[in-house]
Amino acid sequence: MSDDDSAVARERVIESMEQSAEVYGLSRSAGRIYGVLYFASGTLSIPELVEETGYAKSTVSNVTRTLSRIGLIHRRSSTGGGRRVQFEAEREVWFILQDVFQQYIQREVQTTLRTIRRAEEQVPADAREQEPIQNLRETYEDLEEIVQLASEYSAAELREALETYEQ
Amino acid sequence: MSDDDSAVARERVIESMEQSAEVYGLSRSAGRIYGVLYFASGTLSIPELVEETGYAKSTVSNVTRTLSRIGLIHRRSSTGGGRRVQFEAEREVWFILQDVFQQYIQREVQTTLRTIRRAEEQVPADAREQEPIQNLRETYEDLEEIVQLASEYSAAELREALETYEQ
DNA sequence: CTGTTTGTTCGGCTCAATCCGAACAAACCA
DNA sequence: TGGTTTGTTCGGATTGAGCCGAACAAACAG
Repeated sequence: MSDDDSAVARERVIESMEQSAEVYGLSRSAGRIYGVLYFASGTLSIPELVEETGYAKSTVSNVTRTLSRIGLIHRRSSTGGGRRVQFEAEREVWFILQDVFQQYIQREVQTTLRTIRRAEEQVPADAREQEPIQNLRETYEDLEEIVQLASEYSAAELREALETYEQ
Repeated sequence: MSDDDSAVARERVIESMEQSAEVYGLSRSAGRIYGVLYFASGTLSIPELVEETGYAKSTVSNVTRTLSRIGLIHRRSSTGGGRRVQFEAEREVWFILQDVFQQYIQREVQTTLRTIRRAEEQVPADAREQEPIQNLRETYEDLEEIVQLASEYSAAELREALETYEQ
């Protein structure tokens, strides 16, 4: 087993992360930068990330800011040692997914639910349109609860909950 | 309660659907066309959708094809009555979400998992890189199972499973 | 068979996102 | 202090997605 093989394998996983990034509405560069940080033994600075990824300094600067804001990476402002800003990947993928649930999906579900409820109040009870909206509301109420609970469990707990549920 | 109010309320819900469409990686036009079909009493043809949405015929043609492929709307090829192709919205939102789970998320999780496992085989057991990958694999294995089970339950069942789970 | 209605495909326009390089700002070093 | 390294911000080039109108194809009506 050569270092080459190992490097190729790592590259494949990073490419997979690039793809996943797109699914989450991020750019491919964000996926790569996260991936490089994920496999880095310690923390990396912006010049090091430029070296590793081949992206321009400005790109790395912008992307790291975005990733930090979302919580995919952490800014280790080790102002003690040097001026360099150090970045570290959040390696607990489940934490990231929980954040996505809380920040995006839950928000999306809640705002939609608000709109639906408001619409339901405005539409008279005898209107034809009432029925589909009512149906929509009920599904979203279930969704709200599901997302809420799912974001509180760990991956293993969630799996357990679904596996042990019967009828 | 005037018809205007009712129309406004419906418009708000459709706008909300436009926004949701973006979250699912679809265009706003897809959200609107789905919304119009959702509130339509029966089925609508392409010329009718052009009239209702204001989009060009070509846009409606392309978007309806996409939405049909994904399963958000159904092609009622009522070749019996006339030549017109009729479209109907899939109003069971949970069915749609299950499809998204099955077709996209599950696929995404599985391909990632395959890549991770292949990488794990290539990296020797004593390598430093082994540990983070192993962690990643375990989370994704949980994810695979979660997505699989979640896509089999109804919204109410899923909610019930999470609510009744203890420890 | 001719004209009309419906639906798809094609090329082009517009706009937004991504990324780059250059300019700038700030901190460190000698 | 002057020079170097690091980080951010800005304007611009490139690319892709979304949408349109026109051309084309196909089915129906008279």
